[in-house]
Amino acid sequence: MTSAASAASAARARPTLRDVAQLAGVSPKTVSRVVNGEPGVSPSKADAVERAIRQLEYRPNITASSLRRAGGRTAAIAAVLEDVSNPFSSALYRALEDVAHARDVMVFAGSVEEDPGRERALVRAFAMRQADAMLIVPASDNQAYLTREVAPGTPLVFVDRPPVGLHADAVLVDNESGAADAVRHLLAHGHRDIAFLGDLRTIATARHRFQGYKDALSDHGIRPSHIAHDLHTTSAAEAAFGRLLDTPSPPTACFSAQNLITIGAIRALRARGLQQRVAVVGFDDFPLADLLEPAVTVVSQDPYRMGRVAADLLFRRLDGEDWEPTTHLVETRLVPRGSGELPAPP
Amino acid sequence: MTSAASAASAARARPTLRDVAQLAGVSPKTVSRVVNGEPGVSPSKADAVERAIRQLEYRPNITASSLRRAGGRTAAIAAVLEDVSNPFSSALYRALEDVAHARDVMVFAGSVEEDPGRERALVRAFAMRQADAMLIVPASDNQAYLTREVAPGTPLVFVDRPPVGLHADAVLVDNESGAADAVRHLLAHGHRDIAFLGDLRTIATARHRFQGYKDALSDHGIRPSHIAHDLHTTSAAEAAFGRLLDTPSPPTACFSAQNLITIGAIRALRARGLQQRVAVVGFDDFPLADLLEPAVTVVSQDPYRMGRVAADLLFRRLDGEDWEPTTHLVETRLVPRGSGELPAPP
DNA sequence: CCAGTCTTTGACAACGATGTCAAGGAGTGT
DNA sequence: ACACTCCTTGACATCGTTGTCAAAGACTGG
Repeated sequence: MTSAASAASAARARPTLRDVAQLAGVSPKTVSRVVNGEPGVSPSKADAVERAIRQLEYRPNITASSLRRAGGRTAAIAAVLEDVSNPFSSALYRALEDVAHARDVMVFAGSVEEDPGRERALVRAFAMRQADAMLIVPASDNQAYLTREVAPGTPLVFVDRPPVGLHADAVLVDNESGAADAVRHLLAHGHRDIAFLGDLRTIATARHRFQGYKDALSDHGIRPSHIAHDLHTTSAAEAAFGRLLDTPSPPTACFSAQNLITIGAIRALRARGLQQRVAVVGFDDFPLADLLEPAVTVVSQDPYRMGRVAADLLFRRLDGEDWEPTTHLVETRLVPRGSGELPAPP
Repeated sequence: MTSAASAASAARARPTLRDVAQLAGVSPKTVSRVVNGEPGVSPSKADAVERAIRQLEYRPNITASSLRRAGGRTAAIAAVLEDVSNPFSSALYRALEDVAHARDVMVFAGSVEEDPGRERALVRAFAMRQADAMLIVPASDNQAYLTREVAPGTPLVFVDRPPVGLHADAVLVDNESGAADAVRHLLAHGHRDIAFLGDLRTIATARHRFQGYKDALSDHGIRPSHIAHDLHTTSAAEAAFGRLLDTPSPPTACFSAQNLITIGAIRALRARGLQQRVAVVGFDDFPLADLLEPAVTVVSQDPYRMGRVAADLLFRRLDGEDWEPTTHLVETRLVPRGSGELPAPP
């Protein structure tokens, strides 16, 4: 049983490359060559170096080597996410990690929570730590500041929301058409009074989904009503939809524009025993949506896939490929499960 | 519209502290003093330096400064988690991030997925990047190797599972008593044939929960039956529990020892229309457990709270406090919601 | 007006590693 | 035996920053 956790324990520092060199009786540069697998080291010296490395349990200091190394790559990239503990963000993260891991690159992550100041603070913190690339789910309304914060040439990719004031790769879904699909689905089941429950209007996707909702309705000559914006938590959505349901002429269906909001809407229906009478289609899938009763119809986006695509873009740029910044659209898919197929009352 | 995304764009490097010094007409050391808020700089020079910093958009390179700085703190800590995209892990992560953020410390994270080799690889990668501290959810059966990998004095805290071969802080729950609570709850509702669905037996918590299950049964003179071990995915759990249900004398209740397994068990019941007849208590809560029908009774552990406690331990050690490594137990709580209160058939 | 103190400042080396380059030895062809 | 090349090897400077220390100037008190 060894004790390594105590901060006061033997402060003997880790061995450095110089220590290895001394023990092996070679120059530091030769050790460096062995560590990095560079050619031109005689087998005998290489062997001595490797023995010394094992004996001293030497581990190279990557931050030091990246200081000197050409390009200064740190083999670490950063993810600026909405909220690490939200399933959408964590699937993104996981996809990024999977791609990064295959290349021995580590990932920093941080949660912005729709706070523009925090977005900038995180970007700055990651830039000061020399992240080689960044995946960003932006919360602020303009990302021009990135030019100042990150080193020129740092690959950037925006996910879920397009960059503003900056020309960069983006991986998005077509929120307008996805939302319109959802609303058309409800229209096809006879609904005319379709409520909209939306996230903060500072978020581009929330605005686009609202636009899709309005477009689908106006194509059928229907004027939108029953609208609640700026809901950002399950409980806010539950309260807001509850108020709409409690009016004299409540909606017969609801399009909710984000997964937490959908859950809030369902809670409001449950509290009133209306879950089998008022139809719901949500934007963005969530775990267990298929186990609720009725199972929840959603427009599903695939965050893991978005993360893969974004990660590929980052690493291709890191590999030196270059191209005009491009926006990649990932398909949405309407998944009928029950709640969206409830018919409108006659 | 500025273009910053192209890897081939103006490779003009970021300004360094020397550039600032030159522009401000002072020595590098003076710039360093201003940047770090050290005293003993005349207002006039400080002002010149600050102007130069703004003009050049200078950003300090933290990795370089931590190289020189005493103790070599990098203001980055690492989390070795089971799976970043699993709600338990991401709540842990979020708690760690919240505490770290308040101190301008960044967080690296990686997923182990019960692969001992990956655990070691991640630890090594984080150590080579000079993480100041590590939070670890171990997957391997022995962590003595950490002594070799991490710098002496690096604070370590283990979460969810105790360290083996190493004396270090740990934040755990009492899995045996939590599991026994769950089983006693089922016994109290008249059940005698209570199935056990468990995770990989390589995982300490899975073994402890099984022990709690056995103990509670044997206290009532009941011999355990209907046991399925080594289920690690929802689908494995669904299949295994399905097989138990399809026997001539199926269990009347089920204790499932992990959240994904619980979901698998519920799917198996749903597929057979038994969800209102066979009782279920799961270990570990999960989102929407209260919205299923019947709502799912669970033994809840609070991963966010576990993460807070663990993070506090790490930062207190980083602040120089010292104490004998301790194990902290976080309470579990039985949350009756319906599925665990279904009575046994006569 | 002088010794003594305090404040401000920069020169220099160092953190841990690698890029550059030249020196020295072994091997080649004639 | 000679000029030539190739291969190993290490000295040195350097990446961007900060710790150490000493010098120079500005003050203080007597």
